[in-house]
Amino acid sequence: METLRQRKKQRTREALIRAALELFTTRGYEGTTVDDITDAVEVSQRTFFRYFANKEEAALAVVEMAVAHFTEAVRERPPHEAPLEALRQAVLEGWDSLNEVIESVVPVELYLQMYRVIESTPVLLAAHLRRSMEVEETLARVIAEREGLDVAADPRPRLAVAVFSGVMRVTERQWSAAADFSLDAMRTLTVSYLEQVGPALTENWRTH
Amino acid sequence: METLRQRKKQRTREALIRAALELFTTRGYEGTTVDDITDAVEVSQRTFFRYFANKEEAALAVVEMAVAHFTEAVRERPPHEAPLEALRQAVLEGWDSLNEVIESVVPVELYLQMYRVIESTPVLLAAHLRRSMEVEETLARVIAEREGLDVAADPRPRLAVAVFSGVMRVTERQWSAAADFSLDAMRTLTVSYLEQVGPALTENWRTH
DNA sequence: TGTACATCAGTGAACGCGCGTTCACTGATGTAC
DNA sequence: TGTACATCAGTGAACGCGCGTTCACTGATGTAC
Repeated sequence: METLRQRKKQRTREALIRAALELFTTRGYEGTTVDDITDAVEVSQRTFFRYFANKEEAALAVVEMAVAHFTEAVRERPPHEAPLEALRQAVLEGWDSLNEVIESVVPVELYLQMYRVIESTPVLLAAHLRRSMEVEETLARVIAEREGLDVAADPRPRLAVAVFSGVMRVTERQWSAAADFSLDAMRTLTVSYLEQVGPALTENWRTH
Repeated sequence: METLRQRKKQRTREALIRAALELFTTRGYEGTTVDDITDAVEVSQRTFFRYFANKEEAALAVVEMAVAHFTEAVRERPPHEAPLEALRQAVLEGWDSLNEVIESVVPVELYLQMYRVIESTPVLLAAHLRRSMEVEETLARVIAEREGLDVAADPRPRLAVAVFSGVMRVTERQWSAAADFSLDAMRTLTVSYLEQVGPALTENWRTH
């Protein structure tokens, strides 16, 4: 963000995101039109579509920030860690530092609320899941590179990431339905579920 | 399908599905309007929306048949099997008998083509993934019941199903991009990936 | 420091489009007696 | 077997709606000299 022009651009974008989230979380996603958002920010509808390819993209923009934060954390894990350990550490570390990343754009409370809107709006949940799949592909390539493997030849990076992501998705879903809906609660739940998944796969549940 | 009225209804529905798939696989999903489909079947647009809540639903109808087939297979696994073994057997058995289930409505070739359309059409892939999440919830409850557990109290059924589904999703994706795009190829890939996921999670990849 | 030009964010208005809904209606099929 | 009525799949036409696009344009900011 060097020049004045770029700073203004960034500010317009963030104003649009904030207005969008405020409207989506109060009136619902379907109950908010793009015009409602641009009216709130006092820009033309045309301007909205310069920043977001579509309405969904604005709704998921803040989640996208969290995604970028996590993938960056994975890239920065020391190379000696095993794949699953690197993913686990990156996620836990990610939760710890997510607050300030989000707060630089919107109040974290709004981010949390938006998560529930996404989970409860079919078209947004669908878009979120599709995006998660792209993220899995990215992570598989990062993991493959760490291990010196080729994703086209060896399915293990994709499989490991898919398993890990499956657990995280269950975690997200339980969290968004839970009474304690905070980043701390999410961290706790993550640790708990990642601990339980190993036994869940290998042990006999009935004798346990 | 007892009465004449019901049989006619079923026939209209299947004619709509067939026409939809033929158009979607040749002109693409976005390139086909609901009117194109109803024109092909020679019914009114109104009739289409009596059978499908929206355009997506018609596109995914045939995948939904496969989903029902699999969940039914899971329900029928002998109760002594461990959860993951039951899921594995159900899926493999499902692939074996899927051909005739599909052929009763559309040529299996059309079903396979439609799979690729879904994977390559963002809005359909998104809807498919969201539906897969609902299926996971259903399977988690089936598994929990087999094991005498409560999904609200014990996360293991959801975790096990999420892990299994994660592997299946990678399988589906690789399959739909592969040269050999047949039900047999899918079965082979399923066996291979399910075999590899255990080692992928527990072993050190670099010394292996 | 000033001028001339280039870049590019934002404007405003209009519009195409197809999805999905609404209405009052017809006529075939099902059922009760 | 026939009649009278109920049910319900399908009709046809009209339309609301908001997303996303298109156009030629303005004016602020950036840059080169």
